[in-house]
Amino acid sequence: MQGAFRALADPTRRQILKHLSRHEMSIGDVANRFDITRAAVKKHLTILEEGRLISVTARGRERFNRLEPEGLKSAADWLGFFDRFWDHRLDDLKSAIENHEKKSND
Amino acid sequence: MQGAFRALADPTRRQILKHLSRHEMSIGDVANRFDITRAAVKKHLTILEEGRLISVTARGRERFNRLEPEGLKSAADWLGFFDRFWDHRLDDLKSAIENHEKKSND
DNA sequence: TCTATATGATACCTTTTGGTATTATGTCAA
DNA sequence: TTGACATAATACCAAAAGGTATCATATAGA
Repeated sequence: MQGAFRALADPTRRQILKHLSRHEMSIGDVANRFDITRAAVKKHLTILEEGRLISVTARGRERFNRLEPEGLKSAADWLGFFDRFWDHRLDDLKSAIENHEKKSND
Repeated sequence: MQGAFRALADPTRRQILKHLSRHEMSIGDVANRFDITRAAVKKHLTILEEGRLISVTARGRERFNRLEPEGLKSAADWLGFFDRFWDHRLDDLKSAIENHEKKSND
């Protein structure tokens, strides 16, 4: 849980997840898509792994990083606790629109 | 988006959100529930506000912090992109169980 | 008005984070 | 075996995070 949110806090790591959602990639593959060094990418991948957002499999001299949605799911579940709050808010918005349809651009 | 995930990365801030989900609270109210100084709590609340997870309203000499689920929703929406991955994974798990029910503890 | 209280604003400290550069290790392929 | 390549491991650096202590400001209430 903590590891997952920690991993998600960095925009580069979130981008990496989007890339990995298409297909698994080696560290070099990932690094080619960013302007940072392979070493920095490796650190990000380690943090993603600690957060259980990816899993890593060695194959020959390469290590393939694959999406492992377990951590993503735990984060989504945590956020799910608050669903009711924005549901209510959407209801409020809806009735506000219905009650004030006469108003124009404001 | 970025602000939301940054705000969610810290466990104290996530706890604060849970508290605020019950009712709005002043800074002092929040601080009484943690072992850190009011100044530290104030910093957390500022970061939560920057991530649009709370809104603050001054009333007299107090400032009331209220849940503002907009940022939570944007984070949940981002995670929603990956729904299909853990759905598929659950399917995989299900068929794996069905196909290998004979196996015991492994 | 005077005082206690709730908060704001700084300054400062330590640890973590995101990054680089460098060196070492393991593996593929000629 | 040897050279090229993919990654690992370290050491190091600057900036951000999370925290404290301190002082200033504003307001509720006697």
